[in-house]
Amino acid sequence: MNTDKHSQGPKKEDYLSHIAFDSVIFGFNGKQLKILVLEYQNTGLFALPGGFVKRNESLKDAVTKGVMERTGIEDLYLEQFHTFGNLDRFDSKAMERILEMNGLDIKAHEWLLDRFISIAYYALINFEEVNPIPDPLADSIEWYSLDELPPLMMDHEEIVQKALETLRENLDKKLLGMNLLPTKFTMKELQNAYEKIMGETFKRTAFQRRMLATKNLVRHEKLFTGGAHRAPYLYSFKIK
Amino acid sequence: MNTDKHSQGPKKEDYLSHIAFDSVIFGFNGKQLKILVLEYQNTGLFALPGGFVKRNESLKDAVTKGVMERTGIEDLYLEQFHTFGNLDRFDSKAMERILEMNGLDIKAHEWLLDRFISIAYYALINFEEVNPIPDPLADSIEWYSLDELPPLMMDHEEIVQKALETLRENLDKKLLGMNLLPTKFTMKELQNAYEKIMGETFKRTAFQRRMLATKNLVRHEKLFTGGAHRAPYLYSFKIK
DNA sequence: TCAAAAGTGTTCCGACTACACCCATGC
DNA sequence: GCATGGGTGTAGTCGGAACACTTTTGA
Repeated sequence: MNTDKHSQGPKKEDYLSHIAFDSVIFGFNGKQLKILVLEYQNTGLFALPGGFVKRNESLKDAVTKGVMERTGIEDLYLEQFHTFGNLDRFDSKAMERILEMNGLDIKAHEWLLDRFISIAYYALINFEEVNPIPDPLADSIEWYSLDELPPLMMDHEEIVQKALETLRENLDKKLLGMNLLPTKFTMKELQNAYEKIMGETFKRTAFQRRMLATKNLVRHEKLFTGGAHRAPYLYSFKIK
Repeated sequence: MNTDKHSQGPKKEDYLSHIAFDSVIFGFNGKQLKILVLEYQNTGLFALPGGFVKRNESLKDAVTKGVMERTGIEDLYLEQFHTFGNLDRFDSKAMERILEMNGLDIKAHEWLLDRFISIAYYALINFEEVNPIPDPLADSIEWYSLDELPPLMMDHEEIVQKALETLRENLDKKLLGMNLLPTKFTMKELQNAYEKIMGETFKRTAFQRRMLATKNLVRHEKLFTGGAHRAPYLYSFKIK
């Protein structure tokens, strides 16, 4: 949640009431697909990084700023994928607990206990460039593998699921790999990323051909890994 | 906009502030793809059918109810496709005008002049089953062909555009034709609908084979049209 | 019997797969 | 040289497109 100071939570009058956003921030460390999850101090509550929309800022700006503050990354791939508006998607008890544990006055932040509709975005970032920055509210933020997620509060697990579905549908269409990998990468690294995202394995040769057939890759110099084998080429995505 | 009585607009305390929905309701009359557009009385303002979300109802229920009230159709295909949250997407002057022309007190409905974030849905309905029902605010509601739309207020043209894009992407994937056509239809009718939606023409034989290859069609008796040619089969979609 | 439109058989081409083989590299 | 893993040639398979042909209908 956005806050200005440690002892002072977001002010009702600065924000659009009932509207929140949540972000599923994907990173790939070369082996596993991970997302950023934050833990509210002393509550055992895990949640997706989220925030609210200021009255004088666009939805997209609000989310961009929110994700930027957690990752330090300026130009990130950000895509809206769904808006969650069920009746059961707020938990005032949990929110009260979070406020309490951060020494915030519940009366002054009562608007946070009300119902929220949340617009969800996913972001793809280069794992290596990031040093996750915890919230001013002093909660921690950590990378979690998708198959080792802690139990998330409210409907956040459903949000992650839907983010993953959308990411899979868009993977080919939108050249998404480019945002998860370093600018230059080997075919094997690309295949790894694809396999982890899709949750299936591909044949090496078929994958290579499929990727090259898209005409979206540029081949660069060879990479001498020190391995006892032929050196692989490095590739990068063509900027279209 | 949802209202309870003619002389009494929506009450602030019943609804979630800053949150609206808009619906792009597609229908196919056998020749053209059309959408429902309403005109606010004496204002020359055209808009998509929309509404607000009650505090104690889910987003989806709110939209379902809203579309149902305009079309009378209970089981409709409804899909959320995007949430619009730009800063420039409200026009208090226009809203004032609408309130005024409907004899509503502006002070009492001031909350409607504020900024709204709108969750947009599209619906697919069988043209024949519908008798569009105008708003209690006494605006008219009409079918318009997509290529003959009047200028729409605010960002509603952008919303229509995005709805159409999403519909095109989902057309094959989700068997959408079934919601726009009568339960039984000829291959030619199906092809017509596809062509109008996609904005391109298909070869007759290729289209027929492609459709039959999906295994989603059931063939029924022949239809004797009275035309001087072989009678076409009727088809319906398999319910999966 | 003829024109119009629906349905189908056949051929062709291109994309993708599998599998094999060849190449480069460090030990 | 040899094990390891990357790159590519080739043959087979599948699906879709094109086109022509056949079938059915009313005039």
